Amino acid sequence: MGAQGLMKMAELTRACEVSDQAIRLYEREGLLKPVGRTPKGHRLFDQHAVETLGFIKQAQRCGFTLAEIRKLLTSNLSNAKACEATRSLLDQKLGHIEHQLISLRSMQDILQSLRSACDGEPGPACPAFIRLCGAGNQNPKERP
Amino acid sequence: MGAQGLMKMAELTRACEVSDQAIRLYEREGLLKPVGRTPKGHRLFDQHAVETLGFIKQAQRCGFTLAEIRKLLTSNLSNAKACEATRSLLDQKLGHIEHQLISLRSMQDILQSLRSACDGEPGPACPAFIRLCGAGNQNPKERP
DNA sequence: GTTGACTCTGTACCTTGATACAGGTCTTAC
DNA sequence: GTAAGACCTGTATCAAGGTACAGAGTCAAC
Repeated sequence: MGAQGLMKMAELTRACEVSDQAIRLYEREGLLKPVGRTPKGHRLFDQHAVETLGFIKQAQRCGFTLAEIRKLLTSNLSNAKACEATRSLLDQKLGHIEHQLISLRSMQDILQSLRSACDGEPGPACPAFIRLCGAGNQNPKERP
Repeated sequence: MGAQGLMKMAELTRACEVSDQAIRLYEREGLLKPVGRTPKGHRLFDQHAVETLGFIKQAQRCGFTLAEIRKLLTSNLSNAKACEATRSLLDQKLGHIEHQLISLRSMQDILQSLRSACDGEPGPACPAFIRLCGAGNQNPKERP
């Protein structure tokens, strides 16, 4: 790291295990800003960038998109309404997760019942297939 | 519907609430085939197409990709190993769903704990934000 | 016989979060 | 002073499941 605790690309990518292209992408998308540039245009980052990248990765693990993470990062800067904005995003995301959980559990139910149909004696047609077909429309006519 | 119970695009899209472009995409991808064409090249579908579209939609709801659905549809035609192929796809998909459920529940846990941090008295910084930041790296330094 | 709705093919574009590469400049070690 | 490696910008590509549109031909009703 440099005299003022500044680093260039390579050091940041090593510190955070994020590719340089990803870092430039985050910059383009407004999630991350180098503190400055060398006279020749090379980006300079400080410790803050390491933390921001850690934040981005954790938020991604939590299901936030880059656009949402940008909102979190920038709303936090404005500080006054930061809590309110973050709370609202959290609630929204929690609702979304709840929704996904319900839908996944319903898929699981259906597929498990199909799977147990597989364990019957093999016939001319796949029973799981027929059931999946039947679940999709009310009028399952002949199907090989 | 025509004399032989055949229909053209518009009727099929109305019957299944699927866009004509999507139907043509399914055809290109090998999921659906019109029974024939008019002399001028307009596609003709029968009731089978309605059922197939129902199947596709249901399978999509269950998390299958178009490629997987094509496998299901075509493996069923070959009939002999249909059960085996379907069983294997089901197991694979069930494993994937299990994985997603675990990951979603972990997200939910994290976000719920962040959310309850939001309910404390408002301070200069958003506590949820700080926690999310702290969760991402071991060294959460000063952050406004 | 014309209008308007429908259909065809083909191509381009969208989202998201990246990755890859080309072609050029900069830095650093020897 | 040169070679290797780091860095720059800009553009293209990928998955997946579509949507949008152009430009041309067809069908049906009046």
